[in-house]
Amino acid sequence: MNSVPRCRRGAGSGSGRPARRSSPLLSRPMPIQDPLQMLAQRFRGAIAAAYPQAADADPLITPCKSADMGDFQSNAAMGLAKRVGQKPRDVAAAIVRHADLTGIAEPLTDASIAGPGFINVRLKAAALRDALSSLDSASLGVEPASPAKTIVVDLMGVNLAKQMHVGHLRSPIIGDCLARTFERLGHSVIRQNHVGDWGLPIAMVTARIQQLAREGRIDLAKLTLDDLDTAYKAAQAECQRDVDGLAAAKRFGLGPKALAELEEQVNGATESFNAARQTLVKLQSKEPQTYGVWQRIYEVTMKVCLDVCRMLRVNVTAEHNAGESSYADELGPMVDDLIARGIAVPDQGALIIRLDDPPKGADGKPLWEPIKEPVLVRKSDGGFLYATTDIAGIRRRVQKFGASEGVYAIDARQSLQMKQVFAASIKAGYATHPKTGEIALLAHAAFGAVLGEDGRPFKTRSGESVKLADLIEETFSRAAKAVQSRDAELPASEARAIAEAVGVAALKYGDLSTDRIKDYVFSFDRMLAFEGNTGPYLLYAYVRVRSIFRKAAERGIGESWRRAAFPCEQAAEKQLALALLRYPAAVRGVADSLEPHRLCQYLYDLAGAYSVFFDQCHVLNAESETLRDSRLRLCDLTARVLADGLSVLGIPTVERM
RNA sequence: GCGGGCGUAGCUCAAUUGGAUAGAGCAUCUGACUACGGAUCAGAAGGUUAGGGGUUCGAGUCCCUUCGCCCGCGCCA
Repeated sequence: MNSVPRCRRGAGSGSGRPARRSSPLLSRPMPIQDPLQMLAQRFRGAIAAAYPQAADADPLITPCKSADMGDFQSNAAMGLAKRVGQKPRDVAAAIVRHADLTGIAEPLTDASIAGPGFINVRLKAAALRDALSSLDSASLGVEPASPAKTIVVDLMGVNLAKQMHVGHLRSPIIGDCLARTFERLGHSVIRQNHVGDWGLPIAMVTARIQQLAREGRIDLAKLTLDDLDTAYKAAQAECQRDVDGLAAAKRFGLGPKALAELEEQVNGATESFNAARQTLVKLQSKEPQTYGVWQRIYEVTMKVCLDVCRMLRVNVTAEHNAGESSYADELGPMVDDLIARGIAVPDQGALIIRLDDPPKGADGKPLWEPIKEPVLVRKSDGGFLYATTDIAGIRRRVQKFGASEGVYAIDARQSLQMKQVFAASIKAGYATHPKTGEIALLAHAAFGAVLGEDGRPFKTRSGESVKLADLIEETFSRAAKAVQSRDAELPASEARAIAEAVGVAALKYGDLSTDRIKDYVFSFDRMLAFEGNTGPYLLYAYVRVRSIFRKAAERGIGESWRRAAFPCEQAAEKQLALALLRYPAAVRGVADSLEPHRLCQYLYDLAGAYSVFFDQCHVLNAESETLRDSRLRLCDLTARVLADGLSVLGIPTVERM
């Protein structure tokens, strides 16, 4: 991360956690077998009966933190106390008197009330069994959202002619995970790779490559991304020299000699600058020779980009490309529209959109938080800016694609820019859905920087930034060594696939498992550790479950377990069951918060609950075949939830490792 | 200068959005197995949640303030 990437989707850090979204459309009532929902219903009834004036109060049912307190608890009494003017414990007692938990939980008593007014609930085993049975379906309790929405996810964000590095890791990992989450919930997802492939800098590279090719110093057929990266930097340096020179000349009175040198520099730079301008004009008119070179540059860059996506098992392909160039012809007309409607106004020769006075919506609230800084959509020289393309992006995504939601997996440093673009699009009406008339929900899923173990931006020891493909390959080879060192007897034919799965798990889980807004420390050793909260550990947990079924097959145990009743007698069985039941809410939680680490935490908890179960409850050597079968069914459900959850994270599973 | 983000155990991170005794993993120490993958499980130790003030039944979480680190702030992309 030597420089701020041209394309704003690059690496970085900064600010801006989007407002938590209360999105009723994404939330859908659980099947009625979910104990949490059932308890909420019963407690709601109890509250309504005890306090009719507060019948709308939320029962606030949550799983208990500790098993010895109970299975679930209601935290409603404390909040209600103030509202009805009674002591919290008295309110709790009244709720307890009115609550009928028949068929779900043990009857409540005064002993169910704890502390200031927590009401603890213990489920009946039969209710738990029923709940597990209803979870044990193809959907694993994650029912399709209704209505399904069209959600655009902006992810990846590469720049033409620039080498991919560690800073490009987070957007595809986070964005793809969010996309998968939405897909899992039945929404229609459109991924967009907003490639930075247009504008003067790209024209400069194109001009330079053309020049080098003409001089025979470069073979277009053998062009590499490294060639392009070098050319880009050289071209940028020339441009910078020009800008710096002119600025300096204006600021200082220089001696004749210095001024002469400067002029020479500036003239040289201006020469290449003008060449770039001419190249841009040719590009815009798709002059064949120039455009061909540009296409070649595009191919070379995208090849690397899509290779990286394949290696990472990120679902981004060529069809998701929506580069800046694809908006080039839309910007002029769009800006004309903004002018005609008075959205954009002239200011000091440029064209801006003011964002400091948002109109109020139907609910009386401002359509966006006022932003002091206006956004520039056209420079005084007539050129368009980044924000202009981004606004066009929202227009296309909402107006053409019909998106009712747009999620941007982009560096947190772009926070202000994102807010401005969102606000400007809303102001222009581009974010208003053409059919429903509702304003699309626009969210910036901002993420922090990738740091090295020294706490500074991730680099090699020599200070170079690491090529992303090399970084991934190193992860794979380290994963291969780690797997080998456990001397498991693995077929050689599977070794590579296993190493890649473990590597992908390590990389993605390392990124996704912490709050994305924070910077995170990149460490091969930590992410590839097989102990603790890591991707490989979760894969291992899955492998260990699957291993039981291989062993069962060896012993000639059939599939009678598929019809067995779930076990909920032993503490470890019960805790595993309760953990499994939390799965659908965990997936929805990611969609609502745009925070993948919630699912990671859930899966780690689940794996932990399974480990305890595995330790305390023997499956294949259980006391009876009935118990064995019921435990096998519990194992099967665990494996499927683990695999499903990992797939939502974008992590493939393996059968052995 | 203005704005935003972050600050939690020695280290890396959580905390169901205001709920019970702030939880995990690593590292350290102590236990458990002739069984399903020990890549495991149980336990100990480790905290003035950067400091201070406030709001209330209750604050890591909300408000004010100080400090530290990072980031951003119209003609760059």
